[in-house]
Amino acid sequence: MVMKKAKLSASLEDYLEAIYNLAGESNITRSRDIADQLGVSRASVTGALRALKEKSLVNYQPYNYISLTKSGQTAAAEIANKHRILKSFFIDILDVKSDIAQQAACKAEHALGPDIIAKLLSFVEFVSHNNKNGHNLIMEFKKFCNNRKRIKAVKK
Amino acid sequence: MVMKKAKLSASLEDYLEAIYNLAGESNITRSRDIADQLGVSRASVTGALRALKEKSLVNYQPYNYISLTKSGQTAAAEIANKHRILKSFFIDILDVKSDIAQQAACKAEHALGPDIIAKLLSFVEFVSHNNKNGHNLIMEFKKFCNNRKRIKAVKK
DNA sequence: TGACAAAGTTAGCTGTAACTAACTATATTA
DNA sequence: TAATATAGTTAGTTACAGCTAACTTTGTCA
Repeated sequence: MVMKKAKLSASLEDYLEAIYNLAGESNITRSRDIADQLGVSRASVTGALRALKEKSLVNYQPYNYISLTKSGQTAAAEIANKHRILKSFFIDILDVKSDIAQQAACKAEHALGPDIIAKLLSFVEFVSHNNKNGHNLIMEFKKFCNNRKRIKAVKK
Repeated sequence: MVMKKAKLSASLEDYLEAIYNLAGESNITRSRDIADQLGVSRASVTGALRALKEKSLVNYQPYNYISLTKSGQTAAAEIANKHRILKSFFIDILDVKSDIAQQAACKAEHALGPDIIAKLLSFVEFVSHNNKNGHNLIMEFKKFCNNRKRIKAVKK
């Protein structure tokens, strides 16, 4: 029986992603580390873990190490993937500063559905493909931006 | 004295944007219409109006027409602008279906700050500028996407 | 103009997600 | 191994944002 992918709140997605990133190879992490990573209290983490266990996304027993279930891993990987694609678009194409891109990706990953993320990935790949063929869109866009800045400065 | 732009919740931004869109020229609208537009109960609108009045963003007196204050208009216009730019990017460049783009823009407009929005606007303009100069990136991207689809289909 | 419908408000409830303070369990180490 | 520090949980509070049900105000029209 295939479980219907119950949609998570932005908050629970954040917890899932944090666990995914912290757990790494070992697939285990601790409540404290999650709290530090997300900047919330340990009590809030306990609450989130209960909610995620309820949805069979984490293996959680009080006072034990925390790990993702199979479906938890799948869901977390999907979110992390969204994050990666968005960040790449912001940094590599839009040329946004790393920390701003990181922050924006964190928020936008909860807002954009699979269709748009897929298209965005294609677009990032399209630009990189063009670049390999000697057509550097990124460079052109930077020039375009600089020109606009210059024009704006003159107008003042 | 210049008011510090207090940051609004996503929900209050939605109300502000709805009022902005509904009010139009006359700059007045009704509670009922806001409720319909956002798909919430009339009671929820009353609550939101109180919160927005508190922040001096709407002129609101119980049982009267609703209008935006000067700073309410400024804030709403900014949100509507974000929405417009995002939607344009999704539809005109990524070639996403209109309703999905609309939905995504609604959510993402609360997640992305001014830096990224400004860059995104530049990028949309860059692509349209290129297009005028006979270099149709959008067409190329579509082809690129179709090729990938073909390749995927073959792989199956 | 008085009855009725529509619009708007109020009160009270629900769920989510955070917090602090106080408690319990586990781990470390003197 | 007993004391203590760290980690984790529980209980109770707050804020937000929605809801329904019941009430009040406003507008319409017979």
